[in-house]
Amino acid sequence: MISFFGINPLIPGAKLIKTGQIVYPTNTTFALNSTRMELVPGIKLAVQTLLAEKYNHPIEIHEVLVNETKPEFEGDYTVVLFSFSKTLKISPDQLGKALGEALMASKPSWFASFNVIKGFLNLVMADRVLLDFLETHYDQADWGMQADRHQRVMVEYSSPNTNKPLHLGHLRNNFLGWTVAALYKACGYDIVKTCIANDRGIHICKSMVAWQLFAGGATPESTGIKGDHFVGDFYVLFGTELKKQVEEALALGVPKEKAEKEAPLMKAAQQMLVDWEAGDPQVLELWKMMNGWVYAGFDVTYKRIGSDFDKIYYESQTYLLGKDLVEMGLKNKVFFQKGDGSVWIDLKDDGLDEKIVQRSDGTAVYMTQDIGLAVEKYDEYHPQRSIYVVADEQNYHFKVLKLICEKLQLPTASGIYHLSYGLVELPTGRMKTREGTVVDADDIIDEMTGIAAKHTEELGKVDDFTAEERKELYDTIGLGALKFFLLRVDPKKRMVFNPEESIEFHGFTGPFIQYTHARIKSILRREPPGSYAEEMITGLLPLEKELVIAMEKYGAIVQQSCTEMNPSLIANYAFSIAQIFNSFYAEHSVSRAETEIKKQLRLRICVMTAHILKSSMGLLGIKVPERM
RNA sequence: GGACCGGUAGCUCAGUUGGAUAGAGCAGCUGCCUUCUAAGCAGCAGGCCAUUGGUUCGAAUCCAAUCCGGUUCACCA
Repeated sequence: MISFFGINPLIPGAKLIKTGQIVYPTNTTFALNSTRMELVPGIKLAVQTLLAEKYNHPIEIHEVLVNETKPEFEGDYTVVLFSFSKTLKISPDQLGKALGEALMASKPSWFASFNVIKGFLNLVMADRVLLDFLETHYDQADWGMQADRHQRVMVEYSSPNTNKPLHLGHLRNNFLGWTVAALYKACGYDIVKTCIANDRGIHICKSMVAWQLFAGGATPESTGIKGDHFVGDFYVLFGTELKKQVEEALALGVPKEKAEKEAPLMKAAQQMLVDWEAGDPQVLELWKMMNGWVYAGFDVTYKRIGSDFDKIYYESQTYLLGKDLVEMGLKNKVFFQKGDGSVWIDLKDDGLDEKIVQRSDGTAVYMTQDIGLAVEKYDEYHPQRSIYVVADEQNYHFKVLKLICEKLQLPTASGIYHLSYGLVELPTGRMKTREGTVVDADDIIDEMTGIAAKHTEELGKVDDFTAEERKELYDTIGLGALKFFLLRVDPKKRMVFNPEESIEFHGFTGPFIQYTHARIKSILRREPPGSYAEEMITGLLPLEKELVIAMEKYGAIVQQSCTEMNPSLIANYAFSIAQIFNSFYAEHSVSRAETEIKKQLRLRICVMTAHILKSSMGLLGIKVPERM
């Protein structure tokens, strides 16, 4: 994935070419006076400039490959020389030596030394540039965030059905959508978070019919069951009762298909859908009442997990959209009509098939509604990009949706982006409502906070906390574990959740990072950084240096994570920062540092690490506690 | 059958615009709390990167074929 629009304001003068690669003005002289220049782009620019000036060999900046130096070699960053030495017909050794010397000469405050091994130029960063960076940014809580771009991005996520409660798969969707929005915000975009409530249709009618027939007037209030679960129970009941009816019919020798189609319950649900569409007041009243129960239940869960929306669309209000677009498409010959009156689009030239956009009875299909909604979103908010966080089962649907919008030449078309993610599966395979293998969202949250509570109490580190403080901490840790678990994996990959093993609280987890933050805060509570003479610092120890270099990359990671819409990059980054910090913590004392100057340096490192952990976890919707 | 996605340690995952001897966490094994929080740290062990061929200085990464798993191709949503 590449950056699809806009400029990266971190890099002055950068512009965008078609491929989305960042291009630097080639006539810029090599000047790295500002500590704001990021290290890796700075090195690339330096190499590019030197190749052009010394070897008359102009290249694109992205042709310079800069890696982190492997731990077994001396150095921090490594320039790979093979491609240049080949075209320049100079041995890698010779070129590396010449480049290394030129880099040192052009910016002595950046590079302390270099070595060339095989085709690799290993650069040892100078302490000076890192110390300058640290001193400038250590107390900047929003470091890594970007300035406003005045461009708008819409993110649609969550999009629940109002006939059953949320499950683990919905949580992945919610966390992903919320985080992607947060990433765009961090990169300077205006964000509109939306959700479409699938609040009508045959599935909704099923739970309504079941309630009517079997509830005997029971309500969430009368039973004490959370509204979404209450309605969901009747949806399940519909299924079991329907199965009974079908089996009875089968026993009487009715063919299977007919038995399913003509079961009284199914008939009743279909009739209810017809009545709903006709606006039958009694049906509408029942529908409103039951949806109200579900929304009340959802509100509790959404609030707990921190999902929020700027605009909620309801399918009951959008399902008729798109009909005028069908007419337009017919007029423009984008669509064609078949003999029975149904309207289609031919996508064979695009490697796809024919797709229906309007039924023969004149009603809109899902696709048409979605086109209509896309137009409505665009008219209301004019987003440059409109992201749909929807599972990868619907890849084909969104491919077709975008294609049709393009063919209709709708202004919304170019912005449509399907953020496709893999399903959460159990070791036994997909979660199935009918087989009762669904991991309920509320249950798993309770389980996680419960484990957090148990663990915390065993450790006894917060015995002086009030009941409220404890509850908040358990929520922070439990939800942190859950969110991190779901976000640390590349969104597009399927993931496996094993209920037997539950979710870890050690190692590559949310609580590990939260714990690291609490540790740092414990140091800083005793003693915040004071003033000191920066120039008195003479050297960074290996772990100090490693940590500062890692922290310097934060802004680039945020940008990349946003560009690729991949929160797992942030999760991995936060973990690596916490990992390095914990090694540093075990190796070096802050409060009893060798000298006062060292202590001040380390306190600054602590402050900055805490900021970055809080900020990066914040992008994932995860809080970090002061104590745990 | 067509299209798309995936296959990396026992398990869960990083690493894929081609770069040095493929990395974490969990599980297993050794050590480390009289010193800023042991939800931690240090270490050991664990791999024909699905298979085969190709491209080249160099392939987990790119290409082709094959095998395995998944999704999708409805007048369902």
